[in-house]
Amino acid sequence: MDDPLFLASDLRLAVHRLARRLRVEQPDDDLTLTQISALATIWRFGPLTAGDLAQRERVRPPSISRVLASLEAAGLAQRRENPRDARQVIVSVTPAGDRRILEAVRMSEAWLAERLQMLTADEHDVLAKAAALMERLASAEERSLADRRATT
Amino acid sequence: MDDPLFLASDLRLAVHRLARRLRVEQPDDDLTLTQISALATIWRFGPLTAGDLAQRERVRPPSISRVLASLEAAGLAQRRENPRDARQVIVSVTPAGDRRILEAVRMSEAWLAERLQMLTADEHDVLAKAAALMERLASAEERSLADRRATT
DNA sequence: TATTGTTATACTCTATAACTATA
DNA sequence: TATAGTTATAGAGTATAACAATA
Repeated sequence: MDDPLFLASDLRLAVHRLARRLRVEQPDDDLTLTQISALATIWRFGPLTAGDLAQRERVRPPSISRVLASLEAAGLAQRRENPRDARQVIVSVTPAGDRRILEAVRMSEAWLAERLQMLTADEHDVLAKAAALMERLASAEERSLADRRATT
Repeated sequence: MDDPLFLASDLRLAVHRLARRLRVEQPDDDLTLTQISALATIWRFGPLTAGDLAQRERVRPPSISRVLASLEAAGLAQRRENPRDARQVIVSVTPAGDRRILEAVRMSEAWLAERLQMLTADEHDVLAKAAALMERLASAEERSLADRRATT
């Protein structure tokens, strides 16, 4: 039952399928999950450099550039040059982004929130704990990465 | 803490990020998560029609056609015409697919299985329960779908 | 030279629309 | 006409490679 091999298999498929479903259930007029994820990270940890954001989101710099361009076009985030190192870009949430983020997140969560109401309080508790564990798994460092970029 | 709105937000981001990470950590020489998901469903529920497979995987028919074409090219699944209704395609796992599926799944799960070893037995238990709940959420029916196709 | 970020390009996964074959 | 599946096409999200600017 808690054989790590079967668990890995079950968890992997469940995550894949729920992620696929969540993408489909996005409201058309709102931000995509990728944009919300980045915006939430800027909101929580910003201002931060584009590179730091890419690391926190665990995507490559070009991917972050794309997302940032869309968030900037939507007026929700802004990029400024770092006066102390002109190579860097400092990313922050705009006042409009700050005003809208909670609502945007709530709206985009509507489908899932409704389905969660079908579950019991105990099941909510399991999912809350699991969400924290999945974040840890998603962020887990590994040898190969540590080798590639020595983050001290 | 178990406010469904915050839970939805946390769960959604966690699933999105772990799914992204899992995709990156796929071994190059193996099947993709999408292929494995489909193959596992054929293995478990097949033989079944292409349409049934699409419904179980919760994707549209063209998406299944693509995945089936790749699985067939890899010799792991096969499509046969249904003698009783020549419009339908019956999908099944080939002997080669049957021989290889468990190993393919295990290989592709290697990264996650290794990271799960960092967790406690209690945490494994939480994830196992959460995986079942996430499958339920991913498969949850809704009004609009029920309207579109009256599945009795 | 090394680092930071962007642009150019390509690939995967998914969808909708249009089409073919069959019922 | 309606249904099952495929092909054509498009869009999102991500990557690697090449580039420009700065340290």
